[in-house]
Amino acid sequence: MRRTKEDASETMAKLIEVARTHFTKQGYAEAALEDIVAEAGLTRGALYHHFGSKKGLFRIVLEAVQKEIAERVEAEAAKSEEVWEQLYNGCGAFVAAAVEPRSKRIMLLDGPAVLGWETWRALDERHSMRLLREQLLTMQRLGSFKPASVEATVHILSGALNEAALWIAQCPDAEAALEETMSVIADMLLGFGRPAVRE
Amino acid sequence: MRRTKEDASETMAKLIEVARTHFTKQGYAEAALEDIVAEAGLTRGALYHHFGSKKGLFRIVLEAVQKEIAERVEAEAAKSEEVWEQLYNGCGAFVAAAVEPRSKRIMLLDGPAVLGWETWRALDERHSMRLLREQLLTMQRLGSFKPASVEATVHILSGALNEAALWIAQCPDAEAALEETMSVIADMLLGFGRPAVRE
DNA sequence: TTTACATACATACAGTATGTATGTTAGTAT
DNA sequence: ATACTAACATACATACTGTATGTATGTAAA
Repeated sequence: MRRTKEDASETMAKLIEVARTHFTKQGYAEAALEDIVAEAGLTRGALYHHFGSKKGLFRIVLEAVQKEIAERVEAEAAKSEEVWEQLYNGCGAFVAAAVEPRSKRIMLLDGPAVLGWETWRALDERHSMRLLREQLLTMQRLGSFKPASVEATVHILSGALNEAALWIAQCPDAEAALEETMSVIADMLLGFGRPAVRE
Repeated sequence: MRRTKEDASETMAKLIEVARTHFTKQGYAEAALEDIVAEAGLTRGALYHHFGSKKGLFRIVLEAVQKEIAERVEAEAAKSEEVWEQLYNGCGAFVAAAVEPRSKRIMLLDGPAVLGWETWRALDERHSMRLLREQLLTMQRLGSFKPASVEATVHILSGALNEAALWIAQCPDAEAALEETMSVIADMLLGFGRPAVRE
């Protein structure tokens, strides 16, 4: 019955994948571990062996989601050389990624509630929030960033983007809502010291 | 055993009150209805009679929290006559109210996750979000508000304040964090068209 | 190469929590 | 006065998490 190490990590990957779809569709509370392992062709024994608890499994799934999004944000930001444009593009990429059903519920709704805000933040810290902070610190060093507290700005911006994603996700015309959102974000950045575009 | 109508509403009030403390301390998932009714000197029969389900109870508790906060925000905003100052003061009052333990977890963490974002938003709509939107619409009519989409701004501002409250709540020096937050909000409002203060 | 051990699961069971169905008592309206 | 219904209590069904235990297989040391 026991199989090799590669088989074990395959088991974990399968469980994570199935769990992500269940958490996405039904939410954490309504997702039954029994259903998840059944769909993965396993039993709860395997799940508890690898993840320890339902929260343990959710935590790993959440990290996968965050990692995926952070990579997209970083890639998008890197397309520009100008710091304000990097920030703005990064924000856009984040919202575009976060609205997707496969990310939204797990990352923005259940994440903080299930794991607690501090745990959720600690995870986020290693992914998207880190990028944001470093960007703002760089801009502050360059002297073009106005707000006194980078830390407060990180949370304000992050919260704004999160809630915007949730709003956009349920708008009939999501595309238009995304455009409106980015337009407001642009105004917001002006308040933070972004030079006005010269026409 | 059956008592009068006033006694019934007293029963409900007691359940709501006790439930609020349990939801606050342990969170929605960990709060056991059995414990709640026991502390209220009742049984689960009473709870299910009046509220129908655990979520039904939570929903009522959440509305009580939101109503309480909205009143504080409205009162604070009304202290000024100038629209930008009203907005700024309202934001400050909201964050100050939201950080309190008795509001934070129920309103910002469990609220959206338990009821779903759309239900949560519909409730918020009747309370704080309505105030914010009306304020922005007024300002837009006066011509001093810059962003094109009031609706997007409502969510962005609301999300920013929510996340800021969660951040402040766990800062060792919460008072300083609140000040930093409000300073960043002030910069943000400049981007939205607020006239710079003349010294 | 054999033996000892650890890993990767399966199975069975216990505990606990929600929800529902039913019973009972006391106001209330006709 | 009686029928009806609201306000609960009680008992039970159901479902889900977590744990304890069993088992087989790979792996490393003797």
